[in-house]
Amino acid sequence: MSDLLERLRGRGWRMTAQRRVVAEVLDGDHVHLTADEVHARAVVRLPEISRATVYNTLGEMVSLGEVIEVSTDRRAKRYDPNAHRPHHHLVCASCGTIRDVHPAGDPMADLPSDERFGFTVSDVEVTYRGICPGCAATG
Amino acid sequence: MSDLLERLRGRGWRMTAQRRVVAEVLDGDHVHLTADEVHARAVVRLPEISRATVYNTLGEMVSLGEVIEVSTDRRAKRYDPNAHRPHHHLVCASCGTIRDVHPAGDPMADLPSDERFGFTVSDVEVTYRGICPGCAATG
DNA sequence: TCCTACAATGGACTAAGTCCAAGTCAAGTG
DNA sequence: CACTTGACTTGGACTTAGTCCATTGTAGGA
Ligand SMILES: [Mn+2]
Ligand SMILES: [Mn+2]
Ligand SMILES: [Zn+2]
Ligand SMILES: [Zn+2]
Repeated sequence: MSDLLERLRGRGWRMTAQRRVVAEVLDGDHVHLTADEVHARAVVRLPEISRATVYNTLGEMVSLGEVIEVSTDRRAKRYDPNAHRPHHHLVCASCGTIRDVHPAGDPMADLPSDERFGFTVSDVEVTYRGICPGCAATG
Repeated sequence: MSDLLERLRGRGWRMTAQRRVVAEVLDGDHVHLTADEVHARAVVRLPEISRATVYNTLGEMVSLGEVIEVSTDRRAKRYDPNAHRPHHHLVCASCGTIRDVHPAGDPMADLPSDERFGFTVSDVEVTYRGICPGCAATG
């Protein structure tokens, strides 16, 4: 059922009720949840799960490369189970909605070597900002 | 002397010792300082300037479009007086050094309209990450 | 079934920033 | 120059998001 859970199991993770619930919440239909949103949903299934455990578990998933941390604003980090299909993000400046986007072209290739200052560049992150249709409609 | 200060004066800002010092510090040879770094440098010239005033002043400069906030990590925001030459940033994942970069091409044009989900996209922010020559040398 | 290393817990702690009521002062007016 | 006043400054309390840690619990192997 849960792809994410399967991948984690396959890596020899010790399986606990807490970890299972966090993986299931994260791999549900909502994406880009904050740690506290994950916690709130997890508590429904497992009432006494702690905030610390949610943070620990999310952190481990990130270290394993199974989940990505997204920081589009300076509020809470968001956790993205879509770690195996590279993408960028489009954010509504008004309501904070985040959509996955797949721009054409490779921004890495757009950085000429005389603009790299000797760095070994390994990653590029692109954030588009604008106003979503909902927010545009309601002024 | 200070370009930034001139621009602010030209906008009818009430000029105080605190604002002058913050503008001068920010427009000095260092770029991408945090609010606390600005405060530390400001205190040298004006010992009793408060942290609150530094935050207020930086925030106003940002509202006026004379300074840009840069958030390349989840630590403190950095303040960039280079607001009139659009650019992106290259960050060392090891030591945090930030360099201004000017990639070729327009990443905005790389986002096809069927990937815009009805958003009015107004801005794009690109962050390159890698290892700087200094960090590469020292392991 | 028992053991133990790994995991969970809750509460204290931190970093970065915001908010506020009270005091101060820049700059316009006469 | 002296006066006035709304804008600016201040220190400290508060907030948010997250980390740390000593203690307690438990998954999974022997
Ligand atoms: Mn995503
Ligand atoms: Mn810059
Ligand atoms: Zn919106
Ligand atoms: Zn470095």
